[in-house]
Amino acid sequence: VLSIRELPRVETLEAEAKRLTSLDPAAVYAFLSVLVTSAEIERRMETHFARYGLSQARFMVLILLKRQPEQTATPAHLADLAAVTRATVTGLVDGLAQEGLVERAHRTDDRRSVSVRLTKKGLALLERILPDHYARLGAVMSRLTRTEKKQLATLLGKVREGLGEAIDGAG
Amino acid sequence: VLSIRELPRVETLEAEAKRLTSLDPAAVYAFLSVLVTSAEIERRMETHFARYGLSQARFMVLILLKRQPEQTATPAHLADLAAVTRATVTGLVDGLAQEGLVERAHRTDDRRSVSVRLTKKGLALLERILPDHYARLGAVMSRLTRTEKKQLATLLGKVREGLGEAIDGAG
DNA sequence: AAAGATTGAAATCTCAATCTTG
DNA sequence: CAAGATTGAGATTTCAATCTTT
Repeated sequence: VLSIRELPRVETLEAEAKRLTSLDPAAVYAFLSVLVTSAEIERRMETHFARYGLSQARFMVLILLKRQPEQTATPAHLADLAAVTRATVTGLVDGLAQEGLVERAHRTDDRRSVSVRLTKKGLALLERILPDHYARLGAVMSRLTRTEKKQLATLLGKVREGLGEAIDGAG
Repeated sequence: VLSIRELPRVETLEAEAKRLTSLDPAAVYAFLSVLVTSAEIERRMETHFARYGLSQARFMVLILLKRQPEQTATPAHLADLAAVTRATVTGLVDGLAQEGLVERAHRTDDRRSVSVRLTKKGLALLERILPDHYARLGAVMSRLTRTEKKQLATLLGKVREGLGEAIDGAG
């Protein structure tokens, strides 16, 4: 969670665009809007989850497990779903297992692999958090009409399409 | 930078909404779109800045300094602009000063306070990075028309307005 | 005592190396 | 030797405590 707190003013961007022809003020403004908004949301979420003794990352593991068949997954699968390394998952599962929210079990078919399963206690914690979580989330989005919510998701989809060809691209 | 890699399918959300009435599928989908998109952008930016020997956070300090009068600011001001603690700024400035990209100077008017100033070397590095940076940023947003870019910024503004009343609110 | 900056300890995430199993 | 998981070292950020100046 690291981003600027305030967006630069449009005039500032337009002034800089006169020197740097590669700068498109509307693009920069929209781009930074995504980062600033997400950072602010994440700050709030971190505070919210802390009330339940969870970090955002630990919550993520629980909710991902909840959606898996038998509420079970391997660390490798979790790492893939959450876009973190396996080493990170190992640490997160360590903490969650210590609190009894998940269980580890060695798989019989391939004993290199491990099963991570959501426990009853873990599920109960999720059931306690989720209604509140979704209600808050809904409140955040409440200034947008149903149509605007769909527009927003569509526009962000186009941004992700653009990611394929830039920032990390050749050069 | 921690978020899921893939958005849940709309059907999954709709199925869960039948059990949890507080869940609005369109709201959740748009909300997660913001987080997923931002996380993916940040991953790319981290890679991009690493080519110049910078982290995203260090780049942020440099660009914030560049926009200040005399390209100078106190750690407290930088912390406020970047939404991090002063302790974090101290660490970032330590690193940047070691590489000669910024300079520290004790202020004469209030000797508790410190001036952090962008050096010629720091400015030169920025001038080298920025054209490339804005070009990549423009490419990311290239799938959106000018109108869509403005729409996106407007919609995200409404999301931030909604943040005032939720997630971190009483409860 | 209050404000600005810094330091040290703890949490979190990644990379590289290691251990176990196939 | 491949693949899955874990461990240890390094980077980054925050909180609480400390130091200096007002």
